[in-house]
Amino acid sequence: MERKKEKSHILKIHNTLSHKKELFEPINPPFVGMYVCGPTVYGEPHLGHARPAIVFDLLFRYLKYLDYKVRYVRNITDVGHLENDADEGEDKIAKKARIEQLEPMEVAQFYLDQYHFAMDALNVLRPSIESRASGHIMEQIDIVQKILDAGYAYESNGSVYFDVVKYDKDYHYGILSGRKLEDLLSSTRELDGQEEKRNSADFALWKKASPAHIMRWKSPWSEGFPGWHLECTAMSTKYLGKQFDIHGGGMDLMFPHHESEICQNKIANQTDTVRYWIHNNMVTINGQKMGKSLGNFITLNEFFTGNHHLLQQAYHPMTIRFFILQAHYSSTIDFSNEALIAAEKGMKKLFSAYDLLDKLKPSSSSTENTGILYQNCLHAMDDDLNSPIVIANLFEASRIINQANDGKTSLTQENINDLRDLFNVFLFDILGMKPTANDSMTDGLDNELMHVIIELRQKAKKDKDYTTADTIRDMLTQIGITLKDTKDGVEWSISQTK
RNA sequence: GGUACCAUGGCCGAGGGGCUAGGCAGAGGUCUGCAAAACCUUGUACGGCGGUUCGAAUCCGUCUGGUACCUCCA
Repeated sequence: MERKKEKSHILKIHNTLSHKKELFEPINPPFVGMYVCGPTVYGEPHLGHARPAIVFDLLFRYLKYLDYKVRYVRNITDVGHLENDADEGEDKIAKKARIEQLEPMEVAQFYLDQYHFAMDALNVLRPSIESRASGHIMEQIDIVQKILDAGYAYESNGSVYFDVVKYDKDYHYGILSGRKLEDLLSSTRELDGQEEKRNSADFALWKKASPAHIMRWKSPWSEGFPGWHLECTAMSTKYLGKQFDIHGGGMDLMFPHHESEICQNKIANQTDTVRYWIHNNMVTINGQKMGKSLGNFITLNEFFTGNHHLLQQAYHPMTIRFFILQAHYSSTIDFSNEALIAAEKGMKKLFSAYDLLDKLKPSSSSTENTGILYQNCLHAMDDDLNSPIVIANLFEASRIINQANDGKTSLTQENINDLRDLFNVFLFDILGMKPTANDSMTDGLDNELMHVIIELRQKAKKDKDYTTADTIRDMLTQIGITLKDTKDGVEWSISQTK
C-alpha cells in the first residue's frame, strides 16, 4: 500500500564557506551534483575511510529520498601524491610498488578491491561515477594549460605552479580555510621544488618526474605527473559541470586541498564552481587523530575480525556504521571499545523491535501517536543531517513497540504501519542500516538440529529437571548461541561477535 | 606562531537563553523455575572565572585543557 508522506523541501546543510547552515537549493533541480574526495588506494581502508563514506552515503540516500536525481562522483586517487619525508619527490604508489615488486596499477587495484569490500560490508552505496585519477590525465593537462593561458600559472624547470600571489590580488585567497596569504608566505618551509617556485604558497599543477619516478605521463612541459589537487578539479568539472552543488570531504582536506581546488576552479571555469562545501570531522583514537603516519590506525578488516590489540572483540560492519551515525558528522568521534559495544547493543535493540512489529496484534483503538516520530525524523534530517536525533526517535519507536508487545499499550493497524514505515524509511533506506540477523540459520540442518536440542531442553524443563535445562543453555551460550524463553516459545540466535 | 574548532552526568552523544534528547553502564521493581529479553522507577550534567539578562549549560569576554590544519593523509 502506498502511504503518502510529506517530504520536506527545507533541507539545511552547513556550508563550510559561509560557516552557516544554509537552505539547500540545487542549481538545476531536480538534479543534484555531488563530488566527494575518495581514497588514495595505497593502503588498507581504515576507520577514517569509513566516516566520509558513510556520512556522504547518508546525504546521497537522503537526497534520493527527497526525489532529487543525484549524480554522485567519488574519485579514486591511483596516481599517488608527492611524499615529503625521507624519499622526497617520490610518488607514494610508485614507492610501494617498488618495495613489493608489483606494477603500480596492481597495487592500486589490490587496495581498491579492499576498499570496495569494506564499503560494501558497511552498506555504503556505490557512487554514480567512481572516477580514477589515472584515467583523467588528459583532462588534467588541459586544465593546467587553461590556467597557464589565463596567466595564473608559470612553468619552471618542467614543472608548472599555480601563482597564488597573483590569484590573491584578483580574487580572495583563503576563503574556505580562513587563511591569509601573508601568514602563509611568512612560514616558508624546506620543500621539494621550493626553489622552483616564485612564492612558497604556490602549489604544483604539474610536476616533472625524477628518473626514479615510475608513474609518469607526457605533457607539453615535461614527462611527469599532475599536481595533488588537480584530479578533483578535472573530474568534478568533467562529470558535474563548471558549477555544481555539493563538494564533500574530510576536514583535513580543507587546506590546502580544497582551497587549491577553489583556485583552480575559479581560473579554469571562470566561475565559483562549488555551491556547498561540506566537511566531515575526524575519527580519533584515544583523543588523537587516527592516521597512517601515526601508526595508530585500525583497518576496517581488523574491526570486522577483531584482530587488533586495541579491540576487545570483533565488530559487525553495521555496528561500525551505527557507531558513526550516532554522532553528528561535524563532531569528532573518539573510538573506544566501550562506545562500540554500547552502539552494538543499541542497534540490536532497534532490530529486535522491528522484528516484533510482525508479531503485534492490532487493536481497534490507539494510545500512541506514531505519526509524530516520522515528522521528527524528517526535521532532524533536514537540520543538517542530524542522524543522532533520528536514532533517538527510532529508540522511542522501539519503546512503543515493546510496550505494545507487553500489552501495556495498544496500537492500531495504522500505528503499526506507521512504525514499519518509520523503520523502513529511516533506519534502512536513509541511515542505510541492514539487519544483522542470520537468516540462513532459520532453515536447513542447523535449524532442525536446534529444534531437537530445544525440544530436549523443553522436556527437561517440563520434568523440572532444571539442572539439565540450564546445562544445555550454558553449553549453547559457550558456542555463541543464545536461548530466550519467551511466552510464545523458545527463541535462539547466534551472537554476532563470536 | 597562524587558522579552524571543541570542552555536556560513570561512558558515548544530541540540544542550545526559561519546557532540560537518546543509547550503554549502575540501582530498585514487574515478569520468569532460574536466566535472557522487555517494561516501569531512579540521574538535574553542561571546564574555571567574569559579564549581558528577570533568567545562561545555551550569548559575550577571558583563562585553562584538547583536537585538526598550516607537510601526503578521510
